[in-house]
Amino acid sequence: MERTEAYDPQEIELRWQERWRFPSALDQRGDGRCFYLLEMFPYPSGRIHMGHVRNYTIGDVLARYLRARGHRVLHPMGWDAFGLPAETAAIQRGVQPATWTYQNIAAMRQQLARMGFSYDWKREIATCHPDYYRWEQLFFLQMLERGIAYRKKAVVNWCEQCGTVLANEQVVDDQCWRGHRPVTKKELDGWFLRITAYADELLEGLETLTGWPEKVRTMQRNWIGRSTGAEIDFAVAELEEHLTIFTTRADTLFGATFASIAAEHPLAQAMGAAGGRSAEVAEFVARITRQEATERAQGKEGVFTGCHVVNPVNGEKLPVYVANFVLMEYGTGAVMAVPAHDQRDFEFARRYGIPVRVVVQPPGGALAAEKMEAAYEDDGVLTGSAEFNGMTSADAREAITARLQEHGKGRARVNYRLRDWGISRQRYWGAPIPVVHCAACGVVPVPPSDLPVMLPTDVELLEGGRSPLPSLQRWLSVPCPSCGAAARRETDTMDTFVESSWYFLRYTTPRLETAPFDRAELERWLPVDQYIGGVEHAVLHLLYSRFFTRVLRDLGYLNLDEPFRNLLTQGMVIKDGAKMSKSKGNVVDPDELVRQYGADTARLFSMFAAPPEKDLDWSERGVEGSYRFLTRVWRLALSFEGRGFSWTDPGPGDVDSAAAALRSTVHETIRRVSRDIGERMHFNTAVAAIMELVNAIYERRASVSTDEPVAQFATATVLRLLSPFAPHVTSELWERLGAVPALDEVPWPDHDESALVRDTVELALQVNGKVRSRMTVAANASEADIIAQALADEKVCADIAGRTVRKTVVVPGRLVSVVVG
RNA sequence: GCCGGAGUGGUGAAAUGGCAGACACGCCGGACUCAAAAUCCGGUGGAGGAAACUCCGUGUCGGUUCGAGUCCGACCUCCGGCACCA
Repeated sequence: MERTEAYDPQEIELRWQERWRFPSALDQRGDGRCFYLLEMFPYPSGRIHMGHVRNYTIGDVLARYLRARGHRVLHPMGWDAFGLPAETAAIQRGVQPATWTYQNIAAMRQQLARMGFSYDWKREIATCHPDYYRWEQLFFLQMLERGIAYRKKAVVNWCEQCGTVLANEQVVDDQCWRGHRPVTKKELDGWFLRITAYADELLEGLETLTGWPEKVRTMQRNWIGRSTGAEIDFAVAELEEHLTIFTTRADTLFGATFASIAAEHPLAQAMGAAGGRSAEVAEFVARITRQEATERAQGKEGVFTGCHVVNPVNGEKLPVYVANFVLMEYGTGAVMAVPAHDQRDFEFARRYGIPVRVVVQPPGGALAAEKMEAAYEDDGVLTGSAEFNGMTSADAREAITARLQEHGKGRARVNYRLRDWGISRQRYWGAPIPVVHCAACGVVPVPPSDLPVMLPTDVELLEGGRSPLPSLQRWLSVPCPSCGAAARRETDTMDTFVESSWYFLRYTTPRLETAPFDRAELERWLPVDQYIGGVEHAVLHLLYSRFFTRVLRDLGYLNLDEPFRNLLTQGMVIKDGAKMSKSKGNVVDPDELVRQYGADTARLFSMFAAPPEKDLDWSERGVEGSYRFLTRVWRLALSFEGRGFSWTDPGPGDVDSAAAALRSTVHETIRRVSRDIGERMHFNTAVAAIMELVNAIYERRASVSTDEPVAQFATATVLRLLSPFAPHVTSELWERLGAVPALDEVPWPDHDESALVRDTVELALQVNGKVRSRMTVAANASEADIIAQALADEKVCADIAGRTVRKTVVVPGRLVSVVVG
């Protein structure tokens, strides 16, 4: 092959990035369908990592493909810009968090541009900008008005390292989600969003999200944790009080032999006092509340309060224990204990010598309390339960609950694991919560006309990471909006997950100053047609966003239940068997990768090495392979340079059969690549198909000159199909070959169905399910002809000799199956 | 324990119920070269055979089917989520 200029990605890519002007969605002409394509926006840490490269390449391949298909594509990018690292960095480097953040944004914007990602930068947003968070403050005020936002004193998760409260969703394995530092419990005043009011809706909505991975739906289902049962009131014998318990097993009510309450239960001390066991109860409560959750799980422990409660169905008096395994956070913090049918109660009863009473018999079984070694927890048939005897557990649950309801002693009830979302953060770098504390008026909302409550940006950061806001007098002191007296601003800021709960809506009108959204624009673009991001947000961002969408719907902003129609959760980038991370020292720097191989290679490798939802195993050799492939394309295309190149399909025409076969392969490749990108999102096989086409052209080229129209058409099609993956090198080659218009203005190719039709097909011949031979038949041969020819096949004949043909199956274009007996 | 997902060559991985392993990496061989690199061509699941070819093969055991990596049942292993949740 003649010498050609070497492939130099640096020079080419910078030149094309300079030339490209990506169309803003609204500038795009045509009446193509509106498509909202979104990748989860990054935290501006200062540098992109391989996870970003992978995530945003998936998005960009789709964006470029969809635009070539004639869609109007909204493909925005922005910055999840509030958060703790900015404060930490600011303290360490003596720079304002705002300065640090905006510098990082500039650096990362540069890096993304260097990858050739085609974002609509006119719509860029940064959540730390007052023009963004002012609307969030407005939403907060409207939620406050509706009781969705509220303030309460509660036991919360406290991360000492971060110096702030965390939401339940942000605690993973008793550790902080960010730094994996231990989380402790602390009682604190703070602001909450009533996500529990939407629990049922959020749960039911999951059923409609058929475009989401089952895994994410399951995680959210588990997180919401709905369970149906009954609340039952037990009168306390020694006090004028009721103890209300929650149970999912009302059918076992006759089997209750004691009751347990949490150490933090409000009646614990009173019962101890009334039962004459104050000292014992106090001692136990003090000891238990000091223990960590993991320590508590060691064994069932408790202390008798001296008090009893009365079983509403049979009047029995049951001793009440304070027990270490009862959680105040779930249900009512009190449970009825049925040792025969609950393993925890069983262990507790054995330890403290409490009777075990069987009230549910398994099918055909005859449990005897004294012989049991574990609780029988499954459903069965009731026994020892008065008039409910003989009922199934399921029927009995309803019947007993109904009976209790009649007598005002209980009611059907649904419980959730989901807790309200604590959004107060005792930190500086976040959106201020727009309320004022007044000695006379209490908590007073800031009037909407006074928004935004600006976060001061020239602050003195305090060692140890404490927020400077509580001591910043010039900001702190304000007149009460209600009475005008001296008052003080709220110094808590909002959880950063509040910003990310609605940013996808703001992209539709990012610069609108009179309102957060324009309804027509929201309706044009929402819901997001395709959302792409990491699975680590399955119960954080993705749950909060669903909640926020419904709240904003109820506030009248939009008419939408679910924000994200289709969700793709891409896998992690792995190297040496572990997720890439600084602490493991196995990171690959995208800048370095781009410097060495170019952005096109980085993009191609991250799409080719694995299907998007799977983890991607980093391989230096694999990167080299992708680079080699682009070089191969480079040489192939340039061999056509300066010869009057034509990119159009020459049609069936007067060509030899090998040329017809190549043309057929081209159309087959168009079909496969289009389906893989547009429907299946199997980018790795799309790339593989293009590679096969390149191999086929090389084979053809070995014998035929570059003047051949089919070879030109095939090569041009490679460039078109490859352009979403490697836009720079394909654009460059396209231009060098003199093809017009420019590659990003050429529509996506359609395949010609008739070109896929071949004259003859090869069929496999099976005898009793095993492939014995193969044969070639005319593509339009009749089934009878095919069978006749198959039975005449030499090997088939040998195989079926002396046996009877019982059945033949013909699968057109595939095989013939002969069954003999 | 409950709920999801996944188990295929030396490796990353392909396969609307229809010829398992496409494509790529690696390795082996050849061409080119004084030589090397690059490039191009060929081979590459395992076992047997000089060869044509034969047998085996998608975690295990069963089932459905002319035909199963794919569907059904049971189990094993790994990954992820939830978990003294009453």
